[in-house]
Amino acid sequence: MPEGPSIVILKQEAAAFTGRTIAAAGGNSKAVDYARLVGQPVVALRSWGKHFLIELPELVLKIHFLLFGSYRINARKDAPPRLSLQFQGGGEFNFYACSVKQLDGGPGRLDALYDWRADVMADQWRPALALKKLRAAPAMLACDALLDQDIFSGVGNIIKNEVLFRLRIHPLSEVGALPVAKLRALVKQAREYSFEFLAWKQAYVLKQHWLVHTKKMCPRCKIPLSKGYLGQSRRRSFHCESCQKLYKNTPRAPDCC
DNA sequence: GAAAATGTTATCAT
DNA sequence: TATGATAACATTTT
Repeated sequence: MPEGPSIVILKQEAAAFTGRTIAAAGGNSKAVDYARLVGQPVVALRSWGKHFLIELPELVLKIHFLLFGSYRINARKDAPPRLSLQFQGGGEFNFYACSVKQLDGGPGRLDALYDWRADVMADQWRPALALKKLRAAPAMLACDALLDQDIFSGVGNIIKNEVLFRLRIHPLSEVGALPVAKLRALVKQAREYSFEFLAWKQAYVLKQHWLVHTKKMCPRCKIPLSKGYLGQSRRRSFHCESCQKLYKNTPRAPDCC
């Protein structure tokens, strides 16, 4: 369910509930004070990367779907919801197998907690800031950099694999070894691909646009793709050893003479 | 039915 | 104490 664009879709699907008042709340999350939610109106529905945020006057419910989470709006699954919100006048949100946290504090709390400029889906996205963070971590591998939520909030493993293939960057490339133009392209493409992901997912044609993710053969040169669990993140990487260039700095002896 | 997967956080060890 | 590696969690699809 996750990756930033999917959360944007959730936000759109839920948008009509802004201003509605919670009539009842329940679920098997132990992090929520359910009684406290009743009677509170939804001030705003927001997102930061993979986080879905339900802003109430006195607190914010933060939902993260991790790997297996799911939701239904005005519908239910045959499973116990982690969090269920019923609204006055009808309608409900149901969240399953996700992480739910209750952030205490009124309006303004979120701005103190989140840097919206790091969210690739946000209007406030600042590519220059991402670039600065990348330059500050030259030893980081490209595959890890894209998954770093502090740099590219919302980017997930699918977007990572597709972006690296498009730019013909090998996942094990060092950020500090990428030419400046490549680095800029990486930042640009992280956002651009995320928006294409969004459009394709909305049209139910996301998977057919995957070029390498879960694929066996390079669509460009037709040799078999490599699959590996790379980087610090040890996440599945699909890449072409021939088409994707490995950028590496020549190893330098540690400080001496 | 086993295994793996769009992810993060808690816990353990050093 | 701080850092880093490993474990844990949870559900659906292959």
